[in-house]
Amino acid sequence: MQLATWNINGLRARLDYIKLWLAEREPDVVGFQELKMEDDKFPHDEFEALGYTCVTHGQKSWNGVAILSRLPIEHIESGLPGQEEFGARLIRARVGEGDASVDFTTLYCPNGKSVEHDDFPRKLAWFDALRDWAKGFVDPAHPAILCGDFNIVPTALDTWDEEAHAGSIFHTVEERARLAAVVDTGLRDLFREREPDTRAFSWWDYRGGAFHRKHGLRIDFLLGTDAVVSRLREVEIDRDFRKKKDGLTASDHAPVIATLD
DNA sequence: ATGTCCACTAGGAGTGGA
Repeated sequence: MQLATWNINGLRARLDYIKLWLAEREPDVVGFQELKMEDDKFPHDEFEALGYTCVTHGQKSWNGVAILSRLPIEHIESGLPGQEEFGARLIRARVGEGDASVDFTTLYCPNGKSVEHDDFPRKLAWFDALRDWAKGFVDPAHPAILCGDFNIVPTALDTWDEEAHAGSIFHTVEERARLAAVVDTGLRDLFREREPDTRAFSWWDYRGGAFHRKHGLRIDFLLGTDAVVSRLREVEIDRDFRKKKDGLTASDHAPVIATLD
């Protein structure tokens, strides 16, 4: 069972590129972030033709999340309770069947823009709400995944330049404490379970040749309960799909893929 | 630390967001 998360940076602009990736990687379940599209515009036909059923929580212009699955999927809920006015950022579904099913949530966490911006305290409050929501159902004994673009760099190992960025957006102690509180509800960072010491990134700015200069951040995670970790075979950041393919532009984020037994 | 890309409005570039 292969599960993935990917901030695609606009579904309209990325559809052909996404099809290349689905054909090559053949994941079973994918959480998408940043659809930038309303639900009635979502191209269900395109994904159904490839064997995927989709559930979506979108909006015009910005944000928006979806879950694609070629296993049985049952939509559970959309939207983080009490935080809906901050955009369409959460969708949750049960994927797979019986003992092999997983409670799968994908998230597009607020960016915050800068520590001086009004969005920064709102970002912190959003994470407090996420922790409270996760507490309601996360249980180490039950397979659950929270994945997505968290827009927080957890440690100095997850940024290309901690010295330059410590205290600035994505790199503050306040954000790191909020992310740790979400993890402390009973989750583990699947990439770090397999790669405890590797400096690896999942996002590179489009500007300044950041990808080729290795100026990136690891801000996209698959968080899983103990019941997921016990089935975990491998985790990969699919950085090849941060590159142009057949003249098509990539997202500024790479997919992250976990394989479970 | 900037050499980009996306969507919107509008009917061609400019703006806001990341």
